[in-house]
Amino acid sequence: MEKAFDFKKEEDKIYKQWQDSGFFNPDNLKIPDDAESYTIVLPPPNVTGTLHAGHAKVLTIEDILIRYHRMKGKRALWIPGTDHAAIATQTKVEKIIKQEGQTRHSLGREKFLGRVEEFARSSRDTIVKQCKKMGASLDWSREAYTLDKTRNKMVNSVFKLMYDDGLIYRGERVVNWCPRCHSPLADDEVEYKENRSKLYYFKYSKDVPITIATTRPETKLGDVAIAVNPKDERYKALIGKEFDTEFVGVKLKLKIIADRGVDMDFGTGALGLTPAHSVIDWQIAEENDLKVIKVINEDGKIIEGLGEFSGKTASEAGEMVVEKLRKAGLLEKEEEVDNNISLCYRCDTAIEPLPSLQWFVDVNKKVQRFEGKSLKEISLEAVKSGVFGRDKIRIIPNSFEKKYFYWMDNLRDWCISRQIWFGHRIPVWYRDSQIYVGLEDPEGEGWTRDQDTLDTWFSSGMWTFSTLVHRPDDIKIVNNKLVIESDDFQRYHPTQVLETAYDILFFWVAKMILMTTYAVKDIPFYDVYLQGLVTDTEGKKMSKSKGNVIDPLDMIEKYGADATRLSLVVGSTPGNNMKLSEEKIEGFRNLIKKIWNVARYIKLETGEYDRKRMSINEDELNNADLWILEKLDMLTLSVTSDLESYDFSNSGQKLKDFTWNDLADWYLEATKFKKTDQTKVVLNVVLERLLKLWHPFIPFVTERIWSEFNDGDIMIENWPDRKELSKIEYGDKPKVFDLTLEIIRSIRNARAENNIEPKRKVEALIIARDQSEPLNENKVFIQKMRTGIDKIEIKKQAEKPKDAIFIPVSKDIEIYLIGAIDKDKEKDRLRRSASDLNERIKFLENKMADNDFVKKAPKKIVENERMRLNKLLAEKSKIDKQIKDI
RNA sequence: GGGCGCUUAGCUCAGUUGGCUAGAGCAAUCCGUUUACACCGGAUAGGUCGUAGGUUCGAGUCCUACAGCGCCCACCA
Repeated sequence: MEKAFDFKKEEDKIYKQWQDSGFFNPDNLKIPDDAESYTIVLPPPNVTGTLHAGHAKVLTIEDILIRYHRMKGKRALWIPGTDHAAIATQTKVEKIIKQEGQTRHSLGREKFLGRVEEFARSSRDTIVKQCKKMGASLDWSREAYTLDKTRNKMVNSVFKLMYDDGLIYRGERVVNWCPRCHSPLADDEVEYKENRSKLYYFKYSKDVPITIATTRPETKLGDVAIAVNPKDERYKALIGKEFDTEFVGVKLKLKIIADRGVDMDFGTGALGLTPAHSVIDWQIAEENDLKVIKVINEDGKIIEGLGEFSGKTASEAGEMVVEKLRKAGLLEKEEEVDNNISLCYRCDTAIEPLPSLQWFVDVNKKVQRFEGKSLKEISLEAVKSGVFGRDKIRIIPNSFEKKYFYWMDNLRDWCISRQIWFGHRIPVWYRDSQIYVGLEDPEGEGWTRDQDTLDTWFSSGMWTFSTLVHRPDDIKIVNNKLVIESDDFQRYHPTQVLETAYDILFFWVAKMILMTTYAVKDIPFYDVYLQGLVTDTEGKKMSKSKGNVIDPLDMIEKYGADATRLSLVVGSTPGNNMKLSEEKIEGFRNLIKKIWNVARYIKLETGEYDRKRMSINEDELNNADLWILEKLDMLTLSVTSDLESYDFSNSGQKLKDFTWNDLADWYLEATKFKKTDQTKVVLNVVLERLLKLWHPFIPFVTERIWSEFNDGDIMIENWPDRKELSKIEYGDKPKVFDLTLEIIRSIRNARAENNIEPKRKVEALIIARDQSEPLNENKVFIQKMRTGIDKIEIKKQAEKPKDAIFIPVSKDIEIYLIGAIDKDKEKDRLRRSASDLNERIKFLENKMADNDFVKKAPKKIVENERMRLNKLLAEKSKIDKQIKDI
């Protein structure tokens, strides 16, 4: 075995070996037909670029789950894929072609889409490479893409179903329009930025008695009303009145209306109502049956027919309006106010609210196939109480359930159309006033297809079931029902767990629940595991512009994939952000090195070891052997139960503690001093099991070490089983080794406290009433473990030696160090420990004297405290005696 | 404005249903070792658990208020 694990060379080799074996595909594993299946779909990364630390964490957690369940004998399937991420990808490619002096319009739809696909393909290749670097055991034979033919058929089919059910409708609404992207944005795609802007106070004209305030004077050209609060005494008398007037040369008809939403304290308490260019105004206008006057067009410019304003940009027009008002003496005041401006999350262009014809999913309409419940209600119920006979979907951590409910409750109709080219084109055709929705082109002449595409979440919302279909022909609509003819779908759906970062709970997770319950009448997954974001050491989101990005590929290059994986998983709890630093990864690199060295030591010690011919002989185990085996059994149980409850951090931590502290620092040291025939066997048994337990976390190094000792791949070995644990009867024996460790610690401690020179050899007499026999086994070990003991005697009973340092270990065990005595120091030390004891005794005595405690606390606890007190008192009297003796 | 969460050792975090006068890793200090591993071993020190009340025999854990930090949602005419 080489001196070190050369991860740079080995990792790629090992991944290739796994892939060649075909074991990532459960069809190739020899599993009984009735085996439980365990499915995870990888949240498809956007094909906009490369993977970051957050992706790496997703990959690690899911790989741990998949490898664990595969080893447990389940039919474990993990499906890879990528997301076309419509707007994001299109914007990215537009930026690229801009450098060539092109726009999408100059290229044309077909050519442009070719460029986007080309870009998407190369991004996809990078992403696949990165996944492999991480060691992800994804079944590449089932790789999917949100925009491939099969997924497209699924999208169109579900669209048609929803349309026929009346759940998809076309309507006009004020949307967040990005004049640059030429597309509306969903509410959650809008970003707000703090800003100071001017608030203008003015009157429309001399005829209108109300002063209003606005930050957008140009939109006032489209005002249809003035809204005031019904409680506002200033305007009460005017409510209901109408004014025909001329505002900076444009004719307006203004009605004074009352609306409770109007803030009396802002501005003048009167709101100029512009239905076409404000979401809120649109709603008020609808309630009051008011006209909509459009002023600004899709380019962010003033529309035709408004005289001198036409063709000007909104801000130019704004200035002109203000200037005119000032000249007419209608402008009363200008004021600086803080407000937020809405920006496009992709290009940072200011949003222009515009009325626009869009496609929507109606989330409130009652659906017949759901016994009259709406999409919203079903989605809520799926998490609240369970639907279609399934248990409720579990969200981990469950604090996010509240957020889910809150969000779902407030969900408005979902605008699914996007005015971009890249994406699933809406399967709708128009001819005159006819509309055709279908999977195939309509018959007859003169139909034109809708130019728009669908929101990317419309397709990714179907990801759990759409990925389990492999040919477009397997998707059919029969009797207004979706029929999926796929064995995979029957076998692997619903998926077991959806694991993703919490920031897309609403974008994606909620849409998956909505779309899946509707389309296949089942839940998409049983559990949702939400991980936190990976941030820099200051808790800030990693971003390229801040330069604080830790690139997982760099880390893999530097510290290996295994160390990188551990650093992403240990010390992190679900739903909480995790600060990642290079030092942390370095720490785990050291651990990997430790594991390698443990294996190397075992290999060197045991040499050619025939695992088939040698097995544990319980009678010949010494108490160090039993100790480590018991610890290993406990570890097996707790790692297993931690993994079952998604506690990756704890299980990794426990594995680390066992490997480093118990195995390397104690047991391996012990084997150096007292080898028996069984030592080899125990060493190998421990290593074998430990490697299996480690494997889901650090697949590469465990696979490599495994190959030093065994044939075959560790990745398809069986997970250590409970049955395996019951073979050895431990009884009380393992505690003896704990005692040994305690003795060694006490002696080291005493040497330090008494300032005994390190090189000075002393003799030790250990009086152990009950345990002297078994302890004798560990005599050499105690002597050699840096205790500086020259000669050691372990006796059941003996005269207490004079001039010796006394070390009380427990009730039945006393240690005397002979030949290093310093009476004063020893006395001093004893006094100190006596006073220490005194304090603890006082504390407990007080507690026991407290009537309330004795009466009211549970008996078990009172009993415990009493026993503790007795123990301490016994110890105390022993020490007192010792002090006297000196 | 509405909602949610966080505050424990210098740093990063654990801490189950309240119960053995608070745990780990890193950093610090001291000691040791070069025989699987210096990317090593051993030990030490360091916390009135954000503040103030309350409930309780008992509070890091439950309740209330306050302070600081963060996130989400709505919205700024």
